[in-house]
Amino acid sequence: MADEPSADSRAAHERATEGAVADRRAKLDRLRAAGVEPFPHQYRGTIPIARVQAAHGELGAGAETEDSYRLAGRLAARRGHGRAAFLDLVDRSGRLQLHAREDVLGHESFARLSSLDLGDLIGVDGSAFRSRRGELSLRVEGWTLLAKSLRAPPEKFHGLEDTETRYRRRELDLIANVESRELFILRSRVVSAIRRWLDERGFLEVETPVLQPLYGGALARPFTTHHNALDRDLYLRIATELYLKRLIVGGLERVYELGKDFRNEGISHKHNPEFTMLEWYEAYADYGDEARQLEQLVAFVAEQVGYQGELDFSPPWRRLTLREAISDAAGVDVMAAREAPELVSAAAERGIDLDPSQTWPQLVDELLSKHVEPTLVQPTFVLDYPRELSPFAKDHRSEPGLVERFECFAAGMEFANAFSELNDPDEQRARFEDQRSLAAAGDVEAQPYDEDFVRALEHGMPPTGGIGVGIDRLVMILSSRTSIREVVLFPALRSDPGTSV
RNA sequence: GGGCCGUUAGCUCAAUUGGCAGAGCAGGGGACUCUUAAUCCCAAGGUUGAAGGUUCGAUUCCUUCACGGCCCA
Repeated sequence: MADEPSADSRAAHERATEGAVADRRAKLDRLRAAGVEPFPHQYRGTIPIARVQAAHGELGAGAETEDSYRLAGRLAARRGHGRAAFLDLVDRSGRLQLHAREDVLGHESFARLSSLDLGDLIGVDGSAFRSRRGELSLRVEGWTLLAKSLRAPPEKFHGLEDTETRYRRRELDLIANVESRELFILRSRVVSAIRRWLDERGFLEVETPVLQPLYGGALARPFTTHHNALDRDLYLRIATELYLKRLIVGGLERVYELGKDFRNEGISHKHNPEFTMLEWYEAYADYGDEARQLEQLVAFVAEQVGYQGELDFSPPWRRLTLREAISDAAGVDVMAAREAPELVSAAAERGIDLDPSQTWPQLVDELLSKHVEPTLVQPTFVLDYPRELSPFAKDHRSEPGLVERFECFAAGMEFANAFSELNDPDEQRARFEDQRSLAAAGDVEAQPYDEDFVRALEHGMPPTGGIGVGIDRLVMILSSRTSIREVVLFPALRSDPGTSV
């Protein structure tokens, strides 16, 4: 690891920026010398800029009002005119022009306001008016420095466009780019709408361990960590599934958990190693009930956040079986070729090359993800998966070899996965045995045997429908973004050669 | 893991065939009481991602590496 050039380059960068920072520090010193506290403790009574805008939408150009407001935010632009100046103030809700006049503020206050730096945080009191050019504005009658900024904000017109910097230094992205700020506000609203919907339907929000002695509930590799006092390795959870089903055994009937899962796999535009997953479990329901719940939930959330995109979330969504989906997209009937060699040759007849060393379920998964998934743009349920791909799903009530499972797709991407939950403990034990032989054969994503879970099932779990919904992907879909890094505040990246992180 | 593209001032971007690294914004000094990417004048700001190579001379050509983006696996 040649870290020395990095340190040099960082030092050079610091030298280059120190002039600008020194200018701002000098200003900070001058303010303190003049008796101004540059970092006061609070500023009460502010309202959002959006509320001022809502109150004066009809105000005519050139009109003045007596309506006074207190606002707080970041100084984003300044247009000085000698003894007057226009300033732009930005808060979370929007941007408003301020008009400062020496004859209103007095010489000292006006001069001090004019000498602030872009990026400084200020509070203002003033009355609303609309400028002759038609811009709703606030006549500054008093102002307070709330925090001095010592580093220049991103360029005021182009903003911050470098993708890497936007991800590594998200605070700058949020300062500079309204779309980014709006996106993360949207994400927050998506999450709270989901909670509202589930809470109203009698689901209990619960919290199960993130640090687990045994991971499970999905086919994935875990992160491993170590507990010093117990002197044992623990895993970061890859799913909440098994603990949540133990709560169904315990009689909680309807539970959900919304939190981070961790999977030790590659990073791509659809995968971040830690991601937000919603899982819920509902006693006395099956996978068909969960499909209906999901389409209603997503339609509700889309409506709540004002979704305006190309997708139609109004229920019912399209439903087709996995067999139909692959047949439609690839022309191969996977149920007519239940062994790997047959399936490889059936695909070859259709001009599709498959890896003959893969198992039959892996080949089916390959056909689904390569040939079906990208074609599913409108929300679509794909139903009834091979048992081998689904160690926790109940056997299909009428189709031998299949389980009652669906995955849901939209915008060419899987975003939810649900089962009629397997509740026969003997069958579950057998499925774990299958996983054990897969692991012995080298499958790194095979599930470890979880005796605590099977023993819980032996006490009796009601028939249960359960589902996992990828929140990051749902937000991608609802915000028309194509990279998970856009919708995760601080996405996983390689080490920044310019810093130590 | 592979292919392609990118990395130049705090930010957004230029730089002709390989010939003195530039501009706008931000920051500094000055003018200006309805501008909104305000305008005008002045001065300043650089290890061109890193290391090596070719060359009289490299931002430019070559090699390796780092980080990122897009596509593929």
